Amino acid sequence: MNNGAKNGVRNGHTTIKDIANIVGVSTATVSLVLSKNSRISDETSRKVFEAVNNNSYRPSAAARSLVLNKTGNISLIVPQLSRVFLQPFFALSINGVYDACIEKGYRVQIDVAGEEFVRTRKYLRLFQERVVDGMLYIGSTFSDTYLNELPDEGYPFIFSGSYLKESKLSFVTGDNVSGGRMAVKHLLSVGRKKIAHIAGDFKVASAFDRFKGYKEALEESGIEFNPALAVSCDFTEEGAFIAAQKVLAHNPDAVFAGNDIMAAGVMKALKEAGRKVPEDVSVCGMDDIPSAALMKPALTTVRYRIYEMAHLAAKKLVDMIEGKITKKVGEVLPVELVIRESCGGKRESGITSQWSGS
Amino acid sequence: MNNGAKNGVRNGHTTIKDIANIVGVSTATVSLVLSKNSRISDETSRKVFEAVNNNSYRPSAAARSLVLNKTGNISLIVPQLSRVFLQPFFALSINGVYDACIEKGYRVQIDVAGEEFVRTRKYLRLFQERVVDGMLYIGSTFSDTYLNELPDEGYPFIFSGSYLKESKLSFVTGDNVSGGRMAVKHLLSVGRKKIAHIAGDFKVASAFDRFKGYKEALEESGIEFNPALAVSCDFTEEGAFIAAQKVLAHNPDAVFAGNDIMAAGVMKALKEAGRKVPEDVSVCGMDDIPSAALMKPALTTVRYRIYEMAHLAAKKLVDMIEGKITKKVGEVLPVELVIRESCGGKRESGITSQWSGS
DNA sequence: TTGTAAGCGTTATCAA
DNA sequence: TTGATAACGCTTACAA
Repeated sequence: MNNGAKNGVRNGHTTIKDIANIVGVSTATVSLVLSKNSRISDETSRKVFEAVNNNSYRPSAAARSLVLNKTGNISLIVPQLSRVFLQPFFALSINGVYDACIEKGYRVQIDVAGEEFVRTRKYLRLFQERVVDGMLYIGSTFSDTYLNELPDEGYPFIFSGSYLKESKLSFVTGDNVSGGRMAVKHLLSVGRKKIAHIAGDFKVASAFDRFKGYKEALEESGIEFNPALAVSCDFTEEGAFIAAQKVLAHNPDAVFAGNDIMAAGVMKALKEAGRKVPEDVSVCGMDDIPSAALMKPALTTVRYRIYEMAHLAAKKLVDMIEGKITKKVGEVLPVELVIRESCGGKRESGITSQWSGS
Repeated sequence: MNNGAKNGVRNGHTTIKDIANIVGVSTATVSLVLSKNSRISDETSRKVFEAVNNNSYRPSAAARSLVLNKTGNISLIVPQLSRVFLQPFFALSINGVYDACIEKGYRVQIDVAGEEFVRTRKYLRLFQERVVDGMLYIGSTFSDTYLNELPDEGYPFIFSGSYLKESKLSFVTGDNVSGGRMAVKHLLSVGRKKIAHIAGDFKVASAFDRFKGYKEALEESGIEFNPALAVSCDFTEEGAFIAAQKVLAHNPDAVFAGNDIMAAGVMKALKEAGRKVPEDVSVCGMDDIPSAALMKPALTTVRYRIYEMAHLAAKKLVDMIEGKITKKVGEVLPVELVIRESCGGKRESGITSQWSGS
């Protein structure tokens, strides 16, 4: 092999020309055989395959990408947070995206939505340079409005687990508003009256909507919203720990945490303050991450289907790339209450975790 | 734009030809200007840049990849484990690899070393199809011998955190043998005599070497190795929990766990058996993952620089790709004992976690 | 059933 | 300082 080009620079790879020469046919024939779709004689096909195998020929990705105008790459965008990959939400999302993409024959590369991403308009460049066929963003905030710059056509884009207000950009997310409501209603149902909320950053859709659900549920139940009982912090256990300490001064008998990690922080603060969960104070989380079932007490929470969400978003993205979808997708997956120990009251039997058993 | 090609199929992207036409120069000139390296008149340069900006021209990645014979992509290979991304070892490794690659201007795509990977020889194909410039494998096992098929030249490859026995493949890892010894010596130093070991899968280099260190240290201290005190299981908390229960029947006064996650399982088993840590039994982990410092009691462990390891491995890989390194790299990063509460005895002051403060 | 040749969008060599 | 042009490796009309 490597004798095909007249006098070009050889780089050690067998090319389609090499195969054509070996078999004694044209490159068109080889290409046709390899793409199966056609009417080349069995005899020729056989010979081509033989040569391909003997010389372990593989078509150059760049060459096909160039002519087909398609890369097979998808950019998975994550926010610039230290140790993003350690966070269950992102880890689960990545798993979901990855599984779906592989299934559909796409590669996934990870890009970080940091300062450089915005300043250099990488979100545009990745498309313009034809590095990727589509983009999937997990963990976006309402501040990412620059994304609206993306042209409507030819730039397949989707959010997983979030969305942008008043935007034509597609998304798949979970029903955060209902989730907030479910949590509050449940807390009410176990006899709680003074329900606090430790919310995440309101720039993040989930925090914003969960808070909204919290307020709505209170309102519907005829309970006046007390601003002193609702505080916003970052999405960490430590942040929630500190925020919870502030709120505890107002003696709530229940806390709805912005997510499960934060619920852990809340429970820690409660423990330190000498309040028993769930005897003195009920705690409800949201997400139902793997560790929720392992907490002491086991966390009652609202299940947010992170993996499924990401998986679905990726599938939708592929459909957009392949032209099977042309309009904006906006899917909202249902959430569900998972009753364990941290709120007291009745307990469902059986269900322990959506993650158990694998 | 889009008026450059005579009659080709237009795909909506501005090409170098478009720019050349607009400015009234040749494509060679445009290319030269864009690659800065040359002597094009300021006037021409200015005009070219103007046209480039006005038309938001970006060179096609596929086209340059084709002619430059270089992709700028690196494959990050992870084992096929359910929820790999949720495991601290992988999460931290990915972070390290990612940070290093970005810094060097490479993209990273994630590939899974599953059945298909091996059967279809994807590890070879990714190179042959010129999809990636190099590969970095985290979490390999001794069974991955098929990788030895990779040709010595032109297929930059490196392991992070593991290695292959009797192989020419490069690696960066931590000093697991010393780590095992350190753990045992420390346990001995706090007065323990009967030290058990809950090991990970011996097909994995770290488990194999940590066990080796454990045995060596016992031997050196004149303590006979007791097979009943050493059991191997998978790398999970649950696995270690069950394994620990078996070992507890032999009444050890200390346990060296194969990693921190497993140490958590061991402590759980101990707690359930009514044994106090560290009063009755000392527990030492290894890795020093973020949660180690948060465990109750805080885990004494051997720090394994997972992030640094991956970061260094990625940098070495890039050097291999760029021809700055031609021989096998085999780096072994030192480990260090981090004394907290779970072994009892003296405590260092100050150090709490390698992860604190960010 | 197969071959010819144009075209994908760059870079780089060699002249001018 | 610039321009023609070959080359990178493949796909795909269009002919034969």
